Amino acid sequence: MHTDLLTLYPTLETLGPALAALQAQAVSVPAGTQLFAQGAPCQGFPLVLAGEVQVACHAEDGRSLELYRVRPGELCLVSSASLFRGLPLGAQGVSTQACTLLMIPPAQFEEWLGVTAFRNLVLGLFAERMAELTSLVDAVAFQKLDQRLANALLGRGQDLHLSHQTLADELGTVREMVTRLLRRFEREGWLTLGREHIHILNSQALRALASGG
Amino acid sequence: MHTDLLTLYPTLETLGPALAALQAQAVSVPAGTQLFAQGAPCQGFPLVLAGEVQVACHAEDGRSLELYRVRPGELCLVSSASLFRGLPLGAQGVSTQACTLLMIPPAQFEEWLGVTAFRNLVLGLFAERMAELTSLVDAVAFQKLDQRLANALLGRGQDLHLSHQTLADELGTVREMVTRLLRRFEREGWLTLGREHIHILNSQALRALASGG
DNA sequence: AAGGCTGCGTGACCTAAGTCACATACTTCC
DNA sequence: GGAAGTATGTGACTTAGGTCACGCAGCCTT
Repeated sequence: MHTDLLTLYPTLETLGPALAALQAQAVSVPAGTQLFAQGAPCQGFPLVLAGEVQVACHAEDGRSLELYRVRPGELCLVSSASLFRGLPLGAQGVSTQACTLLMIPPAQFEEWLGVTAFRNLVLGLFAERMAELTSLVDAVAFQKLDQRLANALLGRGQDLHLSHQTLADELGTVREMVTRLLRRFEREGWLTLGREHIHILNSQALRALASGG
Repeated sequence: MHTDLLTLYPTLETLGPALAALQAQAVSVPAGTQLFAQGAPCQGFPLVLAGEVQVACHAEDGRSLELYRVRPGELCLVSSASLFRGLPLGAQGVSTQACTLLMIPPAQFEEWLGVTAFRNLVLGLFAERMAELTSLVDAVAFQKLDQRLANALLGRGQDLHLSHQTLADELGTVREMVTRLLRRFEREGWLTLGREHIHILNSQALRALASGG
């Protein structure tokens, strides 16, 4: 799938021919590709045209925790943080699906920031990520695991195709905890379980638990 | 103390007379003033000229956790997140010292973003906050409390004047835990304790513990 | 069909952290 | 100086979450 950035953001046509030139250089990667690593500095501002990138941080003991996902039309901003201040970045990025990416060189990025539409896009993304990270901090610090798991199950439709380990990695916990809690949810009649498959029966109950019930 | 923004950032003189006009409206507040509350939308982009603002989020059970501090020359960006996307903000801000603040109206802010120097200041701050929040998430999720406490004690000089409760609020824990851990550090000979006073003897040991020893 | 891989289920156990209920101190304010 | 308020110290207990060590079921390959 080759999505055009202008289809996503028509206002960006003000960026002129440099955009078209850059789009010709879009890169496609398969699912599961590591796009940037923890601690490594990065070369440009990656913009996702299609697919999805998961940004996560990793502990020494093998556990990992998802920080957020980058969807089409969004920039990966952890990398930006690294570029703006020269800091090594504290997270890694992996494609969860086949992706088409545009790597914007720093100089080009600087220039485009002069354009109102692009600037608003970038600042809006920063703002959104700040809000997401803030609520993630809150969740990790103060919410119990069952609440966070319930939350993670919501908003993805009735049928989820993923393993318990994948959920554990999103939540920063271990597989056994996810298994136990899911079994509890199943006994409550909120969902049914199968190999790499969760079918949600009562999203209302999950929602209630997620928001502090 | 009335600090001039241009003293902090000389490059901002390109902002022109509007800046001077705005500086005349700087507000001073004493320590302990709540500047914005959790859930409330905010009116402008607060810029700190002098003093320090603590941004923290709060749980229902009374615990709180510091997200970051805003120092002179910095903008409070949680509020920006709220303004850019109209989201209710998930944190509250309190002055830890007497502060001088400039409240930049959204329209003015938009306009100034056209100026390279101001834009770079804002984006740099966003980037830094993202990095800070990322490492906070990592710490809360994967580090033990003694490591985080050790970390919190460092970089503030040899003598700290604060209560155990204050530290607990920074770390998102309860007073008793801080007391116990500090006593342990004292028994190890790393510091000495007094009422609202901690004297650090062996910052090397604390540093070692903080970074995973 | 046999063997192996991957994902799931579970019980026993361990540990960090939080809760409760105090006892003590030091400070401040009359 | 005495009372009241705030800060600290501590032990006993509870709990959430993580660790270990399995067993077991599909599924996939040869």
